[in-house]
Amino acid sequence: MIQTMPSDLQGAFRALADPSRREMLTRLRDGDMTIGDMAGHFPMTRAAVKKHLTILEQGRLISVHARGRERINRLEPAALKDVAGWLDYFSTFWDDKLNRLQTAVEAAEGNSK
Amino acid sequence: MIQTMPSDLQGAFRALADPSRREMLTRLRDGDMTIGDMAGHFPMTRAAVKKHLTILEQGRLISVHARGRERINRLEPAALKDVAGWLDYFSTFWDDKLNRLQTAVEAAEGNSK
DNA sequence: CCATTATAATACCATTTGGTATCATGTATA
DNA sequence: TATACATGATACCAAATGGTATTATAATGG
Repeated sequence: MIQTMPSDLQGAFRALADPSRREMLTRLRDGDMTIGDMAGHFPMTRAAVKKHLTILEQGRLISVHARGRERINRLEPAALKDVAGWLDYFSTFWDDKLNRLQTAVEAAEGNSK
Repeated sequence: MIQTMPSDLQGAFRALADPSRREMLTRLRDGDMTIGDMAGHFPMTRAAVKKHLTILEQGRLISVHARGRERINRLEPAALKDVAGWLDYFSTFWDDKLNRLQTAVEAAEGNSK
């Protein structure tokens, strides 16, 4: 169980905050796509799609590789794994019985104050 | 292994996008806090802290309980668990050997085009 | 009761964000 | 080579975001 707090996650969290970008990630889960491919699935211009893909790339959630005049966008799971690692810092709160003990103690403190 | 996509995560992802809010969550990990308590740890006004806590509440990452004139802010791990569940939708990409096979196949397709 | 304290509500501001439109550049291809 | 095609770059816009200041409300304590 990892208990160190990963840093440098701001770009990833920022990228994940937009629902279109999250949907783009789920589409890339099924295979690499060009910008044009991706734009075909969203009600926005290619330019807007490219902006989103750039933000995903800045968050290291995808990588972009040139192939001729196309740009192949590929899911990069490492950053997603880091985000999951950050969340794991809280995992004792949803699966550890110590959590219930702690909140019970704090509730008692609150009532007695 | 869960393979359904949790919905209604927008509020949680939005709340997690800000580094101050993520730090607030880590502080609540050590125990419930009032707005004033929290404001003591951040270089911003109480009003700003309260705005952040409201966004965390809207994302269901915390709950707020009145106690006299104070508001007790408490970590609510359920939404964090849902976020972790969403990320788990990608977990095969960082720990499954099938991933390497898939990307190898796609790279071959790309070269042959 | 009165002063203090903790929070709420509102208005306001600068910056960022998500989007468009337009034009430039590089790459296939007839 | 000429032309179409995929993308990049830039400027621009409305709305959301992160913050402040100010004022109001409500609970606590002497």
